[in-house]
Amino acid sequence: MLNDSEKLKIKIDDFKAKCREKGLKITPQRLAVYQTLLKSKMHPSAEMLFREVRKEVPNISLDTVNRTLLTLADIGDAFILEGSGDVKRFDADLKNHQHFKCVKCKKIIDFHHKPFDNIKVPESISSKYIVLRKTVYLEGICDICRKKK
Amino acid sequence: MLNDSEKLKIKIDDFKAKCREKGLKITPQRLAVYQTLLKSKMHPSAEMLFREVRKEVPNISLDTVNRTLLTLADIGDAFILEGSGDVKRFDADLKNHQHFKCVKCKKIIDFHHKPFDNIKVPESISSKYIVLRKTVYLEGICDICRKKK
DNA sequence: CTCTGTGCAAACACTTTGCAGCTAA
DNA sequence: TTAGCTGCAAAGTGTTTGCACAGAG
Repeated sequence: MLNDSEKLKIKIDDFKAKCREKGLKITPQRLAVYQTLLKSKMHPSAEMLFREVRKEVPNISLDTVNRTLLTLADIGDAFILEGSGDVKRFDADLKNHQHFKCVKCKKIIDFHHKPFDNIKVPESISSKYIVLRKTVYLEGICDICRKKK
Repeated sequence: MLNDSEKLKIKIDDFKAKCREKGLKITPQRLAVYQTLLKSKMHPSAEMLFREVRKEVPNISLDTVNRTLLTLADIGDAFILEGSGDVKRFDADLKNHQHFKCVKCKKIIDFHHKPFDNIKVPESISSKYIVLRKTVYLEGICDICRKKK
């Protein structure tokens, strides 16, 4: 079994390879952002990560962190947590149902799949936290945007 | 079986009762926002709903719509769709895992519950849309915020 | 009459864009 | 050398706040 620092090294190397492959330059800022995100356990926002990265690369700008994160999401080395970052969307339908969101046009499609209604929250969560809502959330590309491409 | 307009009427009456119970005033604006949200099938943002409500109450302000929606979420007659509305949050952990988010402190807690890893997307969705990500998403109050209260 | 809700405007937070200089390849 | 990257500043978008007046209870 590899230890953590070895695992980290491998990930970084993979990342470098991927950058080269995609024609992205390997800059100290990019590496720092990626590395810091890898080590972070709190699903940081750009701002949070920025403060962290700054400890290593003091003159990095928030914009660079922002752009780098988007790049990472783009090449698939990170992802943006479910739906975050969009404007608030509201729903008054309190009945059990699930949502599919198109990442292109942001449309939200309701669906109802019985087996998803009563998913069981694991003991490890329910014993410690108060669960107010549990949902299955799908993200992808809708039929219309699919055709456009 | 009740028809749609009867169902709507009942919901509105329930809503009025709840307002009275909570000491909230029943204003035309509030009713219009709630009613329009109930009828809306597109999970509108404040802006979208504002445009809609304006057709009925032409001089309502966007702020009122915004505030009313937050109030609705507060009293439990509507909810904010999974994760929408917050700043972007990133995750570099590409392994299968799920998230629990505390609605108070916005902390996101990872957990991994094997049965959630391979939830089956219903045919009705997978045949029409391209599903890129599927997640189980829980929302509630974390242990720390729970104690604070 | 009282106190909450509304509308307006300003402040705010976060993100995106444009651009000139810099730097990895 | 040269495309892509960075840092700064400005603009953009959505949300929140403060306040005086209006209107529900």
